[in-house]
Amino acid sequence: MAVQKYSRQREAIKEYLIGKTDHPTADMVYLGLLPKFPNLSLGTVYRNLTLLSDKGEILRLRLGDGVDHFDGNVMPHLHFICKGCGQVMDLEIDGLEGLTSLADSHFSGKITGHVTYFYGKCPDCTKGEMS
Amino acid sequence: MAVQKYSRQREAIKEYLIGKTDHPTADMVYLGLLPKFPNLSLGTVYRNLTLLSDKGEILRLRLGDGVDHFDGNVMPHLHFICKGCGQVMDLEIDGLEGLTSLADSHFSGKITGHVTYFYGKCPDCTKGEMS
DNA sequence: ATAATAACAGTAATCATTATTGTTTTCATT
DNA sequence: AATGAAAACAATAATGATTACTGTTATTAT
Repeated sequence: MAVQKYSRQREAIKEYLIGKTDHPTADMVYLGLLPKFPNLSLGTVYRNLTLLSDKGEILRLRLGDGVDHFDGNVMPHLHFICKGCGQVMDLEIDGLEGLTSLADSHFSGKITGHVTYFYGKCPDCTKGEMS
Repeated sequence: MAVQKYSRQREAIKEYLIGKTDHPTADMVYLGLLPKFPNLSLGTVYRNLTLLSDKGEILRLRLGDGVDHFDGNVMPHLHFICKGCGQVMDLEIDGLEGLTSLADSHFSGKITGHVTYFYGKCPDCTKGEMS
């Protein structure tokens, strides 16, 4: 209900995420902005990441490594996590747009969305491997 | 490398999970086994859940609520999480068996698997709702 | 039966995240 | 431009799930 006021820290956090495609954690955002905001607080980063994701301006990703990651790209897209180097990539796959409605039609409740993460080895990590 | 010895606590944890379909948390497993093992330790539950999931005898689920859930059913299946009551259900949907290979064929690396959670309202929670 | 070691119970430590406190910015109104 | 209310800040304490440590007990091979 409270009126949201401007803050250049919040703006910088959002810009930082939009400018990156590697889905940083809260700590990485904090460290990345420290040069510009030498007395930035980690609490501020967490609070604004939560505010922004609640408003739908960024995405909070739970990738299963126990740490939250954040994504400045809010367009629906799939994520790929490399088991080799641990990096997170975006994935474009045709034919998966209807996944939610497909699942919904097979379910007696109501399905409104889904979260999917693909696992495997990224192009770099597949090179020079035998197993 | 160490030889694994028998423990009736570990056996009971596995049996407990196999007998339930509601994907309990570590704490729920602990509380559920306390009557049978009055001096069971939460640390023991965590250690054995990790051992069992590392061996592939159970599944560890990160559903995004900040707490790990565990599943005694290791057959590939999909999960549904109700936004109303928070319960986790299993889902059977035809036509999604090939999701991994479909994704793999559109990717220049190697995709070996995926994790998908569907969100929505369960049959019970869809009753008596207007929004 | 003995010895070696894995597993245990109990508890302390860790680590990501959230809440609290006092100060500083924003911003609408004079 | 000054004033004042509320939001945002920095700093730090608290929380809660998970992991690590310590001394004891149970399992298994000899």
